[in-house]
Amino acid sequence: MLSRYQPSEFEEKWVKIWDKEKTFSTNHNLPTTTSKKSYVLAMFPYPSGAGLHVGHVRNYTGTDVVARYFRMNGHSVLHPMGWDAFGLPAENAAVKAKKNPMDMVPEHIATFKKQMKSLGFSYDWDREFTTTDPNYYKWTQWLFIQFYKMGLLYKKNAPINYCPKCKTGLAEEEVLPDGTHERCGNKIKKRDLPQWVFKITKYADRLLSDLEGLDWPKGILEMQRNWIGKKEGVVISHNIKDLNIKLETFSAYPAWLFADTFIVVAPEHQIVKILVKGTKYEKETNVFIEETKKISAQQRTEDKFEKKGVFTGRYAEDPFNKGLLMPIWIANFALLDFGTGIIRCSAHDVRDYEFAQKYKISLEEVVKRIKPNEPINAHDNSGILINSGEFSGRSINEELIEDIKNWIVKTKIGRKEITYHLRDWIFSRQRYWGEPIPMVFCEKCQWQPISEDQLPLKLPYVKSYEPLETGESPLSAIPEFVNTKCPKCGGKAKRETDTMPNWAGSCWYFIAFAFWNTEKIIPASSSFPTIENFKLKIKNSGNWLPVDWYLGGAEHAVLHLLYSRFWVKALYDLKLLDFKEPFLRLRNQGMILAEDHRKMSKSFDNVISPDDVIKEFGADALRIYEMFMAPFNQEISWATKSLQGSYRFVKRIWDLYQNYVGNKNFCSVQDENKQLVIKLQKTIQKVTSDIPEVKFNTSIAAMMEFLNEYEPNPQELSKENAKKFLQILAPFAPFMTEEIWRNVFGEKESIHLSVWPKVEDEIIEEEIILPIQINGKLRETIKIKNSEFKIQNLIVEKALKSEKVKRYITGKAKKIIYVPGKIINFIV
RNA sequence: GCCGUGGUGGUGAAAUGGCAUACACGCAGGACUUAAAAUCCUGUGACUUAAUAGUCGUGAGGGUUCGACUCCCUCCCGCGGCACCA
Repeated sequence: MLSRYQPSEFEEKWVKIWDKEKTFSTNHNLPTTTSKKSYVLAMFPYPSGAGLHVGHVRNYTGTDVVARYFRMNGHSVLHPMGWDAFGLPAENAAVKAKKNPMDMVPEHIATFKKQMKSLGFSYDWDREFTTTDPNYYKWTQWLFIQFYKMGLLYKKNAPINYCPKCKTGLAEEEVLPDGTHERCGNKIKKRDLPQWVFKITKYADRLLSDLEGLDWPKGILEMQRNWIGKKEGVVISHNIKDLNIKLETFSAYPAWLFADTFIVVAPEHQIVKILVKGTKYEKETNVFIEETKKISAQQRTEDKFEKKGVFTGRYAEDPFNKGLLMPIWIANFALLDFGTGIIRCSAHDVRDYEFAQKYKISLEEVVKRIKPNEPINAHDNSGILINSGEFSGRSINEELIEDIKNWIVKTKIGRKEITYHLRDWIFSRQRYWGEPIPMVFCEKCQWQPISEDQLPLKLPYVKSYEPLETGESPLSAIPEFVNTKCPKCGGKAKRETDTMPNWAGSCWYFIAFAFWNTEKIIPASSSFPTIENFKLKIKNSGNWLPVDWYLGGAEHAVLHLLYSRFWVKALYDLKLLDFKEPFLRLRNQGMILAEDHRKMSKSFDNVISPDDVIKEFGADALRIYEMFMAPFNQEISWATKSLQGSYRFVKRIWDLYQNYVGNKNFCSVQDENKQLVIKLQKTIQKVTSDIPEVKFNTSIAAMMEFLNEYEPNPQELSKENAKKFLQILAPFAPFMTEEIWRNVFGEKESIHLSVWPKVEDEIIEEEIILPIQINGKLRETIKIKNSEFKIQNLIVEKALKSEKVKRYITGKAKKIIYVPGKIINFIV
């Protein structure tokens, strides 16, 4: 009757039975107003031709464990999966294969789905969709129209980041610090192209302040804050001598404004032309401007970049020191798009100081030197102010800054102003494989959205769709697509031919999962995109939103997470949603590197395929290994040798439970090994508290510890307790536990729908091992009973009986520290 | 430069004020075997010691505490993000 552990004999079988029994159907457990709900979501994949890799498996297994845990703990659980299949990588791959991505995507999805099923993820496949399905993207297009109507989208012709390899415009967020495209790694160029732009900056303040209260990793929150880059400062107005115009400067940290002696302007700034017009400085200035233009943004941020400038011949009046005239320079280190593009400069700023030295501009000191020999600017933003009017004598700190700002406002020298690093979101792509933007251009009526009943605006199936050199979208070469009638006046008009970026579909997919394929609950007529239908779907599909658990890689720290938050806020303003943040809890999964500690890559030939691992060791062992290998959020290298350890663990459990085949070899509850029962309870406690903390590795370690005690004595546990261990293992090893649950224990219903074992505190800690310290050093341990540990005298008496303790304590102890149940320390 | 994050055996790691190195890998020795694989048993931080036992030990240095991997201060190093940001 004993059978060997051969996962291939039962894993596929259970996938089919779970499908048939609809074990993981969301409809089993729709949330009510009183029930607890958990929407557990993994960042959905882009289905590449390479199939799933072990890095995906880590993320999805972790998410699956959490979903299964809450399901067994009586929560209503939504745990869906879908496909983010639009975008550049898919299109580039299709171009290479000389196929249409429309034909390739379904193949890739089929592969991914098959692999996911073989790993036993408990998704509700009824809610599956792909962003490339017209039935999905009609809603994406509809949302675009809603955002357009609320004034969040506009089209403009402006210098944008352009990738010459991908032949498309890009958002600021898609350009890496070294000036390359985050997808393909090619150098970005500036190019003038008409683009649809999203006014994300309108939400900058809310995107920043609503981060408060999110249960996200600190680092991700910080990266979002960084990217939004809010700075509160003052704008100071200056009269220009002999010219009837004003000049404004921005200062974020106005500590030593009394030291400022000169002003620099960004070369591209419009005011420059006015300053030098008709003067002898005009020629030299123009030469300098042309020179600066040639230098790329990237070169300007390099360390060795030389600070250069030219004098404009003009002077600004200093509102702080009445009568002081500040020479106005143009300098290549001033940035047009930060602050006002004009800076007040002083001796106390390292960069300004360097510039002044080079061009022999006179300087003032307003910070008392601690050591006279130190350079003038070496004060670390601290010190005592001198020669600073009413602020002289005060030390530099946040309070002073606030006072100076208020004083500037009061004296009308300037005003407070807030600047952001965040820029509006370039939303057009000049490529084929994306959602067509549902807008029409009419000479008479300008831009008009297509009417709702025309949705979806389908992407035409074409043979050739390669990007054009002109910077136009390939769709512009298809007259049947381009030529249309104006939705407003009915006259001749042309369609927008740009498509949406690959972020569009993922900006709201978590919302779609909540109501996807729920026509049984909600009338099918609601599938047409209208405001009423959107509201109806959200309202009637259950209170799933927002997402409770969101797990995925940290590479989306800014892009996807920022864009999704933005859409949700806009939808909130449209009263289509009643929450402001999409993801309440975010956890990051660490990358899995190859065995050689490099990234897994085809070109290095070091990729581990989950298919091969499953074939050799089974899905349960793979899942256990990926959860056990390291803390979930930590980067780690694959190690097949370590995988063996997880395989052994799974196999030992299998063999152990073979003892019970035929429902025998248990003992009665009275005859149980008490120590073993205590250990089991401690294990249940540990796993129960670890899973919601995403500490999968220590959960498994605890179960391994228990197995080490349990394995030699399978007959010393009752049937009831033998089942409990199987249950807490079930989220990690769903196949094996189900096989044993049903075929050894003869259960009719899935283990995955059983009720999570309760922690019984009264069983735990009947006996404690108490460490004894002498002068803070561990010398001995004694066993004490749970009932005794509160009585200090008794414990001290017991401790002093130990021969070893006696050796160290010759006279009387000076002091005895007893922390009940934890430690006893004798000071002698 | 600023922000975040980490530094513990041969390796992945555990312990977040109370027995440092749980759990696992690897390694060594042993059992089983004609042999190998698999499996099982024993050992495994360093140093001293035949052993009992002792000393040291969590990146470095200081501090708080009866007691510090854990808290505080000053540094060093790895990883990630931002940055001529005024």
